[in-house]
Parts: sequence; structure tokens; C-alpha cells
Amino acid sequence: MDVRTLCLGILSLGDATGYEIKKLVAEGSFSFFSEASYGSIYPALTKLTDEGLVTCQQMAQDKRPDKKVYRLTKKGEEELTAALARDPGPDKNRSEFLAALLFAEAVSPERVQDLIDDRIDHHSERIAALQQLLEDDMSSAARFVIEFGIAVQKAALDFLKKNRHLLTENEPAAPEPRQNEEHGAAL
Amino acid sequence: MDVRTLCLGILSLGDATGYEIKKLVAEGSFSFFSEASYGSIYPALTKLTDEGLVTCQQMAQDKRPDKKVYRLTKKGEEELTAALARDPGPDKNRSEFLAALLFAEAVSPERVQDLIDDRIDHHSERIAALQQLLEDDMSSAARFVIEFGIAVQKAALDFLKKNRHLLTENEPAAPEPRQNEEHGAAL
DNA sequence: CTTTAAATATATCGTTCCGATACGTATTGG
DNA sequence: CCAATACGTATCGGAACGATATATTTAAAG
Repeated sequence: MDVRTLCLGILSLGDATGYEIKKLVAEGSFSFFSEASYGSIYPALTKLTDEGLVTCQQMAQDKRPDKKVYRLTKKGEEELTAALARDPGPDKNRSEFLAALLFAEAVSPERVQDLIDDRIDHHSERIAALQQLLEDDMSSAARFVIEFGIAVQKAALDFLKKNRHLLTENEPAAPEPRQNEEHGAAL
Repeated sequence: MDVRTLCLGILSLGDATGYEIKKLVAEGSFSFFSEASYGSIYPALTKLTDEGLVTCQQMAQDKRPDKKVYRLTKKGEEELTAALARDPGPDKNRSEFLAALLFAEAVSPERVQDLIDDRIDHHSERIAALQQLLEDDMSSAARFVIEFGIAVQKAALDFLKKNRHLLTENEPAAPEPRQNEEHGAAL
């Protein structure tokens, strides 16, 4: 899903400014399955306006900078529907944490434990934040998505807590990798 | 983690060609926490070679195209160690599937069920593939990472199986959203 | 009580990265 | 037998990131 479609989708749930869209993907219910930067959101909204898929109403505020509130048009709704009719691509998960664990044969076990503990805290916070969101009322789809997020985060958390100890001892003198012909079976 | 560091990390586990690196991130144990395209891998390897962080040995093969086998240098190892010493950024999960669910108020429940069923199959396959990887022997870190992946995928799978029914009935005439001031509490 | 940080809000810009495509041979499968 | 998959390197246009600029206000910290 490109940022363009993401914006259409968010606007289909209600009018919003670019700033609000950014907040929603960074902290709201969208936060654990999407991301977008200002550098992609603002240009996307400008382009969508030019193409007549959204309208833009400039609103003056005092004590606050002016804002541009975007609203989905009929044409925009149609484009969104068309986009959603296409099969969604596969999920993509990126984790520097897991990569670091995998590559960190030379890293001290203490550092590894610290990394895991940080991640445990991180997952706990995320879960709490998502559970907080559930307090408000929302569509059953939104609830489904948030509860999905909680389930997955909890699984990660549990795993880290239960298996933390597996990486306490240093690798007991692995049979010397790093010469040439690895990558054959494993990895 | 940029592609540059990802390449260093993979090469720290054994020599490889660009093609092999791509395969590892697309299908191997890296597949569920990282991704990289040819369009980023090949330029990265060229640059790393220029900077002396990896060496490149051209190998002629018959019945197969020539290949360039890359190997980490001392300097490359140092750069990797330095990169891993920095705190890993937060995990990033992107899911067109979840986005589609959230935005698809106008989509038929049948379509929603199909999407969920596809995702169930998808997770089952991923789990099977990861479990297959565990058959080989590998470092405890690699095992940890793969088992983490399995745990998370299983949680997603279970959630979808158990809660699939929640989205069977159509939203019972939601109290008309789409006018102006939403996004207040929820989302 | 003052300074620093965070929130509100839009916007651009260099760099990185993706996705598709090109090229060419060999083996496997329907 | 022909199509598809595997092997292997490589580029290019467009999309997106990450950092930064600008400017005011309020909340928190010292």
C-alpha cells in the first residue's frame, strides 16, 4: 500500500490534516501496521487534491498555525474501493533488533540481555497503548485490527520473557565458521 | 538497518553473492524481519567493495553465469561491530491486509472472509517454512530468531482462526460517520 | 522563574530504496 | 515440447525516508 492509498483510507474514516494523518500512523491504531513520513504524506495530499480525489479546506486558527483539512471526494472513494479490491501484498516486518541478535556473535552476552530487556519494555508499552485505544468505541473492523495487534505483540513479549535465558551463555566455541562454503543448508 | 549494514551482517555469517543475499532475505531465516531488493543490494556491494569493507572474487562457472563472491574484510567486521553497538531502531510492521480490513467498510463480508482465509493459509505456510529451517543446525542466536518468528506467526494465525467470525456480519448500520469532526477519541 | 522540551502545523530536499525490467543459459515440469 | 523456474548481474525511474527549516504556544523541568 503506497502512501497515496493510505491517505485515502484514513480520510475515508474522517477528515484530517496532514499532521493528523502522520500522528495516526505513528501513534494511533495504524501505528503497528503502517508508517509514513511527512516527506511522503504532504506531497501525496497535494497530488490527490490536484487529481480531485480529495478537497482541501484552509482553516485559520489563532494561537495555532493554519491548517489544511482534507476530505475525500466521491472520486476518491471510488479509487479507494478499487485499490481495496486488489489483493493485498504480503506483510512486511522489519526488525533491527532481530538482525542485531543474529549478527552479534561478537557481542557480549550482557549487551544481548540489555537489548532483550529493552525490547520487553517496548512491547509492554505498545500493548498498554493499544489496550488504551480499545477503551473508546469504534467499528468492529477497527477493534479486530487492534486486538490482532495486541495478540501479536503479546506473543513477542511472552517469547522474549520465556526464552531470554537461551542467549545468556556465550556461544560455546562454535566450530569455526567463516572460511568459504557456508550458507549451504541453514539460514 | 540500511541495506549496507544488512549485507555486512549476512557476509559475517559466510561469503555470498548478491543473488544469494537476495535469496536469504526473501526466503531464508532473514525473510520475516528484513527485506532488500536487487536495486539496493548490488549498488551496496559495489560501494562496500570500493571502500574496502568487502572483497570480491569473480568466479567463472560453466553452464551458469559467472558470479561474484563477496567476503567481509577486517575493516568490514569493524564497521559491522560499530553498527551493532548502536541501539537498534524500533520494529516496523506493514500490513496491507490489516489496512484493507480497516478501510473496507464498503467491502462485502464474503470478500473479507476470503481475505482472512488467504492470510490464514499464508501464515501456515510461513510457519511450516520456518519449522523446516529449524531442522538444520545453526547458532543459538539463529535458532532464537527463527523460533521468535514462529511464535509471532502462530499468534497471528491463531487470532485469525479464532476471531474470523467477528467480521462475518455486516456492520449493523453504523451511526453515520463521515461528516466532519471525527478522529477525536478513537483511531 | 526561566529555560527547555513538546505539541501544533506545513513543507522541502538529498539520499536511500523499491519494483520492474533487461539479458542470457540450463534445468525441471506439465 | 514449451513454459516456467533457477541461476546470476545489473540499471533506472519513481517512491519513500529522515532530517531539517520555520514559527508559535504551552507544559514541564531545573
